[in-house]
Amino acid sequence: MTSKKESSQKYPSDISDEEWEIVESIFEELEPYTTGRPRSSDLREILNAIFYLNKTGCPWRYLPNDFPSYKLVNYYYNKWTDNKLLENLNTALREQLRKKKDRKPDPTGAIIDSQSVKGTPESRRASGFDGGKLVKGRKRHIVVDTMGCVLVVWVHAANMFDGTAAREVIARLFLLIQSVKIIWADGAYAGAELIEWVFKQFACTLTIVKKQTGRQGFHVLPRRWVVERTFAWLGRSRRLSKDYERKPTSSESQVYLASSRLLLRQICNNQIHYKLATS
DNA sequence: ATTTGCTGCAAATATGGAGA
DNA sequence: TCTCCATATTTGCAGCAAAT
Repeated sequence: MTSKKESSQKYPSDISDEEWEIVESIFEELEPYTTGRPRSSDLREILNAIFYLNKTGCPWRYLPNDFPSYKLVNYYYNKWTDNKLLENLNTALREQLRKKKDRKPDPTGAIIDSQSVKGTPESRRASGFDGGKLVKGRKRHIVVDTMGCVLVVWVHAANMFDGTAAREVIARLFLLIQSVKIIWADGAYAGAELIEWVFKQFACTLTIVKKQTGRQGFHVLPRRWVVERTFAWLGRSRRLSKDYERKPTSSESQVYLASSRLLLRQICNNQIHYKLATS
């Protein structure tokens, strides 16, 4: 809806000029000066291509011809996955948005949740030696702040024991941010052991938000609702509706990408519906 | 000499369709 | 629905380019 000057946007998934300015400065910070051969391709184009893929869910090979070669785009995608650039981009954007909303860059409250994602239909076909044993689909954990911004993503094979998974996610959260004092979670994370572990390890309270059968509606589970909304937003990126990625880290990148896109929209005020719900 | 960017090749793996 | 097979896609890697 931005009646921005000129359509520098060929596809709806392309980033606007305003958004690009923000991303560009973050990139300069995250990937500073290097020796070696200088880049000859256009960063913005590459990013647009990656966002296109993230949104539409098309295979790499099917990237439209007016983007740089899919090979090149894929090269950067893998690189940025390996060096955590996409993750850091998401973090930087989240800090910016929170500042804009007059909050501290790092939150003190967080909400955790998970979601199962289908792998391939022929999941039974034990596809051999990949160490990650990616059979039977994957599980996505996300931790968000009270505004619904994604803090941490973790993807792993779905057959992992839940308690173990929870520890790993929370450990990751504190690796990134130390400011969190309270985490809300659903029944899947219940268990005195875990709660105690979190408190001892990180001086943080893990609160289980229980479903109350008597009451319904959004009053009941206010914190949970925030994370559900984030999942719903993320689900609009088709690349996330199934797990196409071969490696879990690649899968995480796709989530960070979708999340970064949302954060950008909000930072640039491009009409985000803050209060849905009430109806 | 060393670092990073980019491309082409081919092995590894996924997808889709036929046939039972 | 399941298995098998042919074809398509992804990815790791080698190798050359362009910079300090």
